[in-house]
Amino acid sequence: MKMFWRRLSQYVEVSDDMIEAFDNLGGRTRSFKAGEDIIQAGDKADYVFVILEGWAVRYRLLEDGRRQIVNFMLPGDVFDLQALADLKADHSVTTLTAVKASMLDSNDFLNALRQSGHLASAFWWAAVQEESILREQIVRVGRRSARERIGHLLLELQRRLSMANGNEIEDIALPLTRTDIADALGLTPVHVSRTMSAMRRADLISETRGTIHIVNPERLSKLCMFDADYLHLKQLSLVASRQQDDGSERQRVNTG
Amino acid sequence: MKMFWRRLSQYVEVSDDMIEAFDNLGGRTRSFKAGEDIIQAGDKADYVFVILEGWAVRYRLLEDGRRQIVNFMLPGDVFDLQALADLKADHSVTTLTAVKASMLDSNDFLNALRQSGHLASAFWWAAVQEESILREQIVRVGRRSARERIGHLLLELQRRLSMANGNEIEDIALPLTRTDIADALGLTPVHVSRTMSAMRRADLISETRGTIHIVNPERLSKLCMFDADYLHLKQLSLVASRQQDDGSERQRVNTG
DNA sequence: CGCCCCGTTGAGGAGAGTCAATGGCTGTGG
DNA sequence: CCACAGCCATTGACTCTCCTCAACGGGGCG
Repeated sequence: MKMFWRRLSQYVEVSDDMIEAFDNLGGRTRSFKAGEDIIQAGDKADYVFVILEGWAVRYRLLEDGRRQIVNFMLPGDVFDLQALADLKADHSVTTLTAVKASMLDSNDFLNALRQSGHLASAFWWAAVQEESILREQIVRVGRRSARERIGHLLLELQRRLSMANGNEIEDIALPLTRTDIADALGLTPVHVSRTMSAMRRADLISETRGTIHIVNPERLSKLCMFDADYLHLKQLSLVASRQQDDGSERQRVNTG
Repeated sequence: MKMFWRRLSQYVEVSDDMIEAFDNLGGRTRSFKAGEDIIQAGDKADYVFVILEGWAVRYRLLEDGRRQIVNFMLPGDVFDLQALADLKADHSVTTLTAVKASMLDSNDFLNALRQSGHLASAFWWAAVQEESILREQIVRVGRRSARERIGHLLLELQRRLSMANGNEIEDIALPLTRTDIADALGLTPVHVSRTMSAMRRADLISETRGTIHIVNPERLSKLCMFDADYLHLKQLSLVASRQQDDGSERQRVNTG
């Protein structure tokens, strides 16, 4: 849960009454195995989830089997706020790794929002950021080359993981297969493999046993026209220094 | 404004106190010419907009000039709810036709939401639907062929226009150039032109002076795997009959 | 040990992009 | 009233990115 507050603290002042209001919700923690569905398309959403550990993805399947991963859910991320609108899910959510998530009854959650304006704006913030990430995903898939898509995604994930973590993550322990990356970026696994090989040869990234290192983030950012504005983050440096007393979790917390 | 309530009535019960709460906001109506920017990337958002007439698009430009249209805003649509989170825009909004929009001060708007739970859930609803449309746009651009993208977009626009209109719109007066369609779907104008020509030859659509007719919606839906669930609409028939006493606006109100 | 999943690589193909020319429509000004 | 400019859709020829099909090999695990 720490990650969640750490992430929100990027955007809003995290006050004690906020944490208290949230704790009073008494959400129960649930564990999912890797590859387990958290939400299936057609389900009626009754809960709001906060990811505590692990990675999950939201995806949609077409009738003929094509899959599109819509976005990635990392530790500290919240979904489905749309449960509050009392709708059936139009997509599925599944885990990539083992996941621990906090499940909050959507009615209790709504009440908590009503009682704490701060809490409400924190979650509003989270929703706005999520939407912004979706928009960027559209640009990525619609108007970027394969290499740009991959580089851009890696940079986004690195930034988001760093934010949740509280300090800069250098090496990304990616729990993704080439097929996952392909389904997120509108490519085929074969082409992802080829393109990433080329990126390795071009010394843009290096990879050892599923852990990716971005050799030169500035160069890759320029090459992929990555501009972190859409994440609406404060400078990590500020946050990191504000929180460096909290040394409980360091590098590579990302795989949960 | 009628369209707006008509659209919301798809999802929530539109009560008198809701309309009153909203009217008390005293938003001022503003007119924009075709091709005028409503919001520019980097602007700080201070207003929530409701489109009354005309079409607008949200788009992002890459440094080298590539443009991606993220979504279309039609009469009855609301944006930027993210103004409430007090952020700078990470994208631009521009008009395709002349547009009339209602501008609501974001602070006043927030207060109104706090005072009327019904109003709040109505707008929550609108936000959830917008996000759902974004997700579908990701699937469209990431995993569909050119023909499927175009057909799917046409079907979505037809449904959304029909909903705002209150009864079924058969002929879509598209105020879009091939370049606009291309920028929305991650294609080039040349290829859009070719593909639409093929669709005309295949008798899927017909087109006369900017007005598109979908020859056989069922066939096109099947071909493009269009499933309107993501729009979370009630059956139009129900709505239409409930509102057919309101005969003030019929066909082709879509271009404003 | 053998199976399965995954990443990689090669060869060939297809869908979409690029460049360029043409022609229609609209608006404007002589 | 006609000439011309500008914008847009279309079409052709050619190119290239990305896809498909297929084979191979390594690592994890029962």
